[in-house]
Amino acid sequence: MTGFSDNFAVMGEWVDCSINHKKRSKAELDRETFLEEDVENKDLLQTSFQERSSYSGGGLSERIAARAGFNIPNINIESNLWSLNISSPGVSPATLLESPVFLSNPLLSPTTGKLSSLPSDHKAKDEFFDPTLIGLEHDDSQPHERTHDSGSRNSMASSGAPADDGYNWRKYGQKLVKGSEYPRSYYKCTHPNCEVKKKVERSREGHITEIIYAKTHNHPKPPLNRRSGIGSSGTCNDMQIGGTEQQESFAGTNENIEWTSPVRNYGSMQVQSGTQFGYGDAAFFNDEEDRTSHMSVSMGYDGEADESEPKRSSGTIQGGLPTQTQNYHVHYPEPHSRSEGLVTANSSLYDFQPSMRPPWAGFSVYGGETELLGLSISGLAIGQERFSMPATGDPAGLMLQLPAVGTSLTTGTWILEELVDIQRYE
DNA sequence: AGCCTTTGACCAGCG
DNA sequence: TCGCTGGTCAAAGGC
Repeated sequence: MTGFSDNFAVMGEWVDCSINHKKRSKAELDRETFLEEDVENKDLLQTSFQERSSYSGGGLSERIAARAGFNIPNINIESNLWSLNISSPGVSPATLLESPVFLSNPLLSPTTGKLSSLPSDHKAKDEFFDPTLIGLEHDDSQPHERTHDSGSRNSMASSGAPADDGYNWRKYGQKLVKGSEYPRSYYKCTHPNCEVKKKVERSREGHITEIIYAKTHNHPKPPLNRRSGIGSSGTCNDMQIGGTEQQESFAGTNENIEWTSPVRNYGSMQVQSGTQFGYGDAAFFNDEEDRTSHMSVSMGYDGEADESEPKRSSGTIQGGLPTQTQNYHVHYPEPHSRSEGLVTANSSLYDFQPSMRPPWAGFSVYGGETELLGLSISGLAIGQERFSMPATGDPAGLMLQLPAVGTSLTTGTWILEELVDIQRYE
């Protein structure tokens, strides 16, 4: 396996897709050049992101960080199953895209930061697209790609701004909790009568290491015109992908929220997913008691494939020759009185060598009962240059697929992985 | 002026 | 009861 710089090259390409090419700063261009050069020298790589329960707060992260040389973020969600219940009939792609699970973790799905969120300003770009934010911080032996954006990252850290999930938050406290290396910030949703709170732990560098949500929003997300539009409902903003240009739109409903969004789509992308997150009992999500239950989401990275592979046990991505594999786990310490769940999201990315192996990422779902649902997301776009297109540079025909089987569990631990398959066709 | 972060103090739960 | 800990309050200040 090559160093993580490979991954960073990949992720850098991924995440940077939202940046308007014409507006790139010199630093960005320099970085890009470096990344492209870096990619060209890569062997196939395969890394694994191990997902585990994280409620203990960073123990795993620390272990992995110590071993792999970078930090592991954990995302915990308390009583926030709406964030995972993305496959209920009628659920919209926006729900998927807006899920705090995804929004908070650009790596979790190509449909997150890099595809659905398009922060136009540099700060936002770094916040959501900086691999270090989601725990893929380089070790010192891989010094490249680490200096140009440190300022913005640090500025984010200093501001204490929470991960932008589309809602407005007000920080009302900060504490250094025992057992945690980093201070924990407390945020409340600023919407009147909304009791949602979240706790965010950040590293010294400002990387989010843990997010814990409590309760659910009782209101739609605020308008998009915020500094970062990543979480705006059903809005994918403009996407730069190059090549053929199309106009598509998202339209649908997100529960009580109607959403429609014109999407500037270059090329063609399709996302398919059938994912049943959550529990079989629909009433669960309406039950106040359940709302106060606890769920945690953690992301982990395991730099050693020998440990991670057996746990992944994913046949969905066999033959895919993924060069980068990430597992994100969602743990429900106390989802509700009936069960405890463990959700694992797995994504894999092909290397983006100029040889143009089709980039793809994988998520698959495992669990007891399974249910296959269809979810199509059109209008997503991936930046042409982000995939290091071949000389022809033809970006048309990017396809993103999320074939996934869902699980509806009532007992025991369950694991969910979602397969995102991004294929490029010509 | 309004909204935000910061930060020390306060409170409640627990062993 | 006391100390520890996590969570919240609220004043102060910044933008």
